Amino acid sequence: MKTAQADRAEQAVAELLADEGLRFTPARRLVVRALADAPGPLTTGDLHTALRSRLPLSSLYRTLTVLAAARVLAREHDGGGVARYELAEWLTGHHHHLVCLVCGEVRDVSIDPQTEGTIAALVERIAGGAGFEATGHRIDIEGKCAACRRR
Amino acid sequence: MKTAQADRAEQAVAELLADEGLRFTPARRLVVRALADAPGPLTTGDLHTALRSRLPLSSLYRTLTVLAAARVLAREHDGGGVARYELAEWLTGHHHHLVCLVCGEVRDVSIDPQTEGTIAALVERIAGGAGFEATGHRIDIEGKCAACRRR
DNA sequence: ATAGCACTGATAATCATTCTCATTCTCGTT
DNA sequence: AACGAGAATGAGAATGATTATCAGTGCTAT
Repeated sequence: MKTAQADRAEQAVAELLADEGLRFTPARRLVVRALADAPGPLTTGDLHTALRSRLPLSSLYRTLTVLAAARVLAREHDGGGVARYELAEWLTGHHHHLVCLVCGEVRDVSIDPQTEGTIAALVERIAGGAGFEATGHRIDIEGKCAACRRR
Repeated sequence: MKTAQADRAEQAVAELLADEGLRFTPARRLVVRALADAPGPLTTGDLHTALRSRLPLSSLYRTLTVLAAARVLAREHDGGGVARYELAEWLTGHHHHLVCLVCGEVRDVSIDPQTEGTIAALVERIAGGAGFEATGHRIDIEGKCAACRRR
């Protein structure tokens, strides 16, 4: 994420937290920045490494839980069942994931607005047919990433 | 799943297992049948209940692991991070999921072949643009299920 | 019938994650 | 500038889902 953009995002995060009586502490800022710089959702272990153990695991876990509850972060689970976190879509924009079945890496991809419109329409149609009220969708493309293909 | 179809499916499962030197035992048959009758992927707990505790948890877990390794079952993880199992797509056909964010239920949905073709094409395009070799995709439609909407 | 290997089920062990709690920090108020 | 309330931190214990271990059982093929 570029810095001007990142500053605005952090400002927005600070305000959102303040509204809930929470503070945007150094630890939380560290986590938000690490995730803003990541190419895809990170596990708690990834973050612990990325932050060079600057926050103890117990604090990191709590920070992630708090930020996810405040909707600053989104949490999902990878193929092994371990949690991965990324900035919520209101901060990053809507996107999907390329999931490498060999190395386990998950990378963000955006889709052009027109295609995304097509998808949204068919999601509505499918959901409606089942009496389901759709509020969002998630697409994971599974396969082999560029790095693993070379090997 | 209808019975004639189910019989053929079980036959295919038995052969696949035999090829790997494994047996299609009563416990495994029980699990495959329970999943064939389910409207969507089940957690280990769901299965334990559905089978009225007829297999002890340790056996159930091992059975699921073995069947997934043999590609009879597919394993995924729900929003809470707990594992869910369903019959592999070569047995059920390709499909996607409606995920209720209120009650957590996951239900299968199929998409008409034409729409699925459209999706496959755009998945290829997106993946190709990132040097990624796509072998499959998964779409989760998130929202509120019919039952939860009524409440 | 017998040996060899797969299977079962009870139990122990593991791993990610959450909880508890004493301490420290921040910020608004005197 | 000191104070007090609530929020945040970090160490360690506790939990819950899942996996590994192992002794005993049962198929199956020669």
